Amino acid sequence: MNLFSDIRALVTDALAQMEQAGELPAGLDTANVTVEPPRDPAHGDMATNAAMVLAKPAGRKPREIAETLAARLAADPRITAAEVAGPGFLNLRLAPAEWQGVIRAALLAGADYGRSTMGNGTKINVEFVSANPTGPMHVGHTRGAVFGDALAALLDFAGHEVTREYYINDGGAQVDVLARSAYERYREANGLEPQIAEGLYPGDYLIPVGQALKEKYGDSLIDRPEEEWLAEIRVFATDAMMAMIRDDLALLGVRMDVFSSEKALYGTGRIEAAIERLRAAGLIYRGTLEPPKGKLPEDWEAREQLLFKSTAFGDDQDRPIQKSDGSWTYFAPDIAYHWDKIERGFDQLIDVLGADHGGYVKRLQAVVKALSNGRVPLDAKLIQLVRLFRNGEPFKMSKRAGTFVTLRDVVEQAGADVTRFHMLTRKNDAALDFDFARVLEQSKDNPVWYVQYASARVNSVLGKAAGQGVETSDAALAAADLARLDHPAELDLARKVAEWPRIVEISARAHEPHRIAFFLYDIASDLHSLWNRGNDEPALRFVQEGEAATTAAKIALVRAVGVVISAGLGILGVTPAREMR
RNA sequence: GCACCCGUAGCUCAGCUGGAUAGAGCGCUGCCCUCCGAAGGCAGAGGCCAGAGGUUCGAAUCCUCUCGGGUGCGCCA
Repeated sequence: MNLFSDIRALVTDALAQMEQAGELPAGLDTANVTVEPPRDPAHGDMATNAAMVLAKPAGRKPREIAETLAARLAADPRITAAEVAGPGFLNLRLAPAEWQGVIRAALLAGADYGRSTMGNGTKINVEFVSANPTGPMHVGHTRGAVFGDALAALLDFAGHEVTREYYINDGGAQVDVLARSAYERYREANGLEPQIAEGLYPGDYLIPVGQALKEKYGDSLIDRPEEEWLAEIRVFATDAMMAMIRDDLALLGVRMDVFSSEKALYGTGRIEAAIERLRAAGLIYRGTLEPPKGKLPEDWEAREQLLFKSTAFGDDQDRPIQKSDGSWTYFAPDIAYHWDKIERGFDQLIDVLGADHGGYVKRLQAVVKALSNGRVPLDAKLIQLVRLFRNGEPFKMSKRAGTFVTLRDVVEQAGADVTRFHMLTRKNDAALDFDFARVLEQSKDNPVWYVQYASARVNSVLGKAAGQGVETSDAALAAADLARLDHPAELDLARKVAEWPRIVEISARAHEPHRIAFFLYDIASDLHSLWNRGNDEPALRFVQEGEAATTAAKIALVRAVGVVISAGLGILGVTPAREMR
């Protein structure tokens, strides 16, 4: 149930009646009519802009329309007041029974409260992480992983059919580097001195791979030319790296539906076919690019290449799909990969990328548009970097020295729940500070803790009520006499519960899971506030000694808040706390 | 040079497909606090929403330009 859409339907029905009664011209478009909570609660429970939106097409003054609409709405028993205000807003007050009904609905729906059918089952593919299989995941990947996973869960909750997908970049030169690095570790496992040349991966994580290679090959590959071992070790090492990455993802609680391999596209004709398709659309040609503007690289020389005409879609220059030696650029298999996603029938594609890939977005969107004839939108979500701190001191990382912070480091120190929540307390395109000390701090300025505290408090209050003989199952609470919830402060909290389904839809539409985290902080804060008011006003305490029926009603409200917090944390992939330790 | 992202309170940041008097936390000021089981609670001050134009009944939000910060810009992925 979504009270806001219910009331919006009431408004549009009333508008339709006005059309029939000749009070409005027929055929007005009500798509832009909104029913929202007003910023200032003094204005009422909900406000609609209907009169202002329709004033121009109807050729009437907004306040006139609002007056007529107000009269019609006021006749509905759910509406206790309808007042015209400002330039033509219509402020509505709802009967307390409506808010009480929301509490009941939340309790009965449980974990599904707020689930929406907005997505209408349309298929969305969320591609995220897609880290090169050349080493363990680091902090930067972690944020992308959390974001993608939460976004996927959010879209699912909003009624989409979601596929979580990882694109393995196992086709380029960097996996050769990986293979050579692993080979040195293999030599090391055979008692030789590894020669980790400049450009190879020095990390310790390849030592076990070297040992595993020794177990498999003994010393048979020692001192053999690269052609004899490169291909085999490449497969062996990338498999090992992917196993490690899967472990890392599991540690974070991230699950993928599909792993797609870049390498698997080679030799299948898929790349050639995709490019052929673009060529048929007149988007492929041989040509020479202009040299980069501004500072000219010393070694620049004009070369003819196979190019994709991404300028036709607003990119600043056309993009090469073949290197000068005739082999594919990274872009070519990515074209085939996105075509594959289109052919698998997705209605929408989302790519979660590092912010340093911003310059890559337009050409991807161009390709998807061209290959789907404009049917499939591609939204690229750019993830800004994570700045690490410990007690306010910046954390020095050096990839060369091998001291970069891995996903495993972060999760082992902060925990998966804290990591996930904190990573979602910023918009994806804003840089995020992650302070190992502060994310574990137990105080109000740590949102993770504050929300978990609210969740634990709900649990403890329920336990207390149960100790007084109140039946606290959701079904029993839903059957409580909720009319006893009549204090304005309690109804305010019920309003917050009513907003949850709206927040889900807004967040899903915007592809912005951080909004869920902010809302959770908000509703947690409201719950704590109400609790604290109980200190001064005993009538507001959740547990009323010897008043089982009143307690049940109050507990129902508390539990409904708990339902929302659980549902929200569920989307973020965070386990709700049952108690604070 | 060009493209994309960002610019909101002293600091870190929210701000709904454009809505009414722009919000939160920290910090600051004042008051309260041994409280149903909780590491605090309540209130207050603090804003030219970077700047200038434009669209609109209405702009922090959309468009253009300027300034400032970040990222990227053929044969890396």
